[in-house]
Amino acid sequence: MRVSAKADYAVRAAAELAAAQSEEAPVKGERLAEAQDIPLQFLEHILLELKHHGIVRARRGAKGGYWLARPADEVTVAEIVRAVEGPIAHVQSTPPEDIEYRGNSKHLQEVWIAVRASLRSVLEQVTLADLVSGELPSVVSDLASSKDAWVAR
Amino acid sequence: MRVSAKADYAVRAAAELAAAQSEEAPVKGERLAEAQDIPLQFLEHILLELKHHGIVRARRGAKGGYWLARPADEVTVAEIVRAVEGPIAHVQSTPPEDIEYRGNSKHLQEVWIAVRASLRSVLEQVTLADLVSGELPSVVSDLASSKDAWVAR
DNA sequence: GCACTCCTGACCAAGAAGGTCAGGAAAGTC
DNA sequence: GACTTTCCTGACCTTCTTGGTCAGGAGTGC
Repeated sequence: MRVSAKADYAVRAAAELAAAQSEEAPVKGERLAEAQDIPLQFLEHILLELKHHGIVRARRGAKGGYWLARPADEVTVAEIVRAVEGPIAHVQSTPPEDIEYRGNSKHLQEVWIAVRASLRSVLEQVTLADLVSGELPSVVSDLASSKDAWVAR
Repeated sequence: MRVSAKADYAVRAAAELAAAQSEEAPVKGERLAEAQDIPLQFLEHILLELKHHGIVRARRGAKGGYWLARPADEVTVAEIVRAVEGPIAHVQSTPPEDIEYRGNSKHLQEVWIAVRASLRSVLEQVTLADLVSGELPSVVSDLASSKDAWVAR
């Protein structure tokens, strides 16, 4: 139940691309790496994955760089996380709806399904545009505005 | 963003213990392993961790076995997951409230905080008693009752 | 004393995490 | 056409995690 460095980096880089979308020129990998303090060569691999998933595009050579394949308000955080981490909330590497529970754990399936649904309700609502503007959907800001949400446990 | 085999096993074993709580006699590891189809020796390690976290108790020898340290309605799934997997929703192995984001990813922190909060809102609500009775809290059953929650994505 | 059951640490193979390195292939510039 | 720039790709590497197994020790009950 943790977020990998890769996913974190991917979202941060994508946020930079979202912010640069108005510039009308591609953003170099090096600039992204510096802006978000991400190891350049590692970032390049991540951007390549995002490209393969149709989230970003790229051009090589001088004046080359990366840009978002779609408007920033049409790209969700969920999409980016899935692109680099794979499916969300799998149990033992299989989707919760495919697992058969027996005996007294029969209803555990519904719990894992609910876990996945609640993750989706956050990650699928936040777009890159929300992220750079700071105007997060109410689902998110409500959750994050509780004092309790900020304390470790 | 996945649930490990260990966490899944731990909750399932704990559910069996919860159901056996009325029996007034300890449950042997072997019976738990068979009931939930978990490799016995692996399960023993898991139960040991749960014991160290004060969730279960155990006695050795003939007539020995495991039992819950507290009533089943006072043990949440969140507690069990934390016992075997560590803190929920850490980013790069550090809690989201400790990370400093800069530039266009400044608001990503709130997103990860919201992710953690939404996970907590599910996992901290479900007790072992809920799990064996099948009467899950409304937060959970509402999420799990949506058709959409059951489809892969 | 003996059987039973948990307790504990060591070990192990495979895979993931988090990178680095080296070179190739487009694109633009002179 | 040569050169520079920047992305593209695969190979490699170290450390940690996952998902276990093995062997023996230590309480407990009869």
